[in-house]
Amino acid sequence: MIILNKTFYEPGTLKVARALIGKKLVRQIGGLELSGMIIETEAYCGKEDSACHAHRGKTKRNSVMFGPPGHAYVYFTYGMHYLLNMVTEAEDKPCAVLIRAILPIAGLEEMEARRKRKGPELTKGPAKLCQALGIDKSLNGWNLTSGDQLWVEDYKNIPAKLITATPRIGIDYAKEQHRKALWRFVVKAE
DNA sequence: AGCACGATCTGA
DNA sequence: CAGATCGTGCTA
Repeated sequence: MIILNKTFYEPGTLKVARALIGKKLVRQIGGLELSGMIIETEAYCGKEDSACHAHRGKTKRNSVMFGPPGHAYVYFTYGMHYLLNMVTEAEDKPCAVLIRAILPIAGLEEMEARRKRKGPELTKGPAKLCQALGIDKSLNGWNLTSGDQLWVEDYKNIPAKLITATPRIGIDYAKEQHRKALWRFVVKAE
């Protein structure tokens, strides 16, 4: 069993965000299998976290975060971008991990075609990777443990030494304690 | 019903 | 550094 199951997504969001680094994100689309190693994540930790979408309670848009762990929370922002999150922790605990970047493993050409662009920056950035993998609103609420369309597999064990924790990106509106929190995880340059 | 703005990216 | 571009949620 290499596909990560529900149990993987149940622990604390910070722990899961860290654990997702080095895992393999797989997307089936148009008969192809696109994949990449996750190299950057951010944790959004429930109602208490003023940077989290669920901070002001449950709404139609963020309802997936209130559901069971192991599902995809995909939402639309800036009038043009989709962002991919993995729901974590127990039901009714609205937490999720934002997937910010992957290192392409398979399907590079298809990703380039979808992005209409080339180069190593292809899938660095939460909106870019959604474009490259053809991820949109239709995958909001998707079960990540079914082994269909979209899932995450075990891949590499990244030593803790190689993982840096930094403040999260694009959340200037949040309270200082949450702005400063080191809840973004990145792999140091290979 | 109207409005301000966003977990972003690009090109100048 | 501004522009693209629109769904969402807050205010009235």
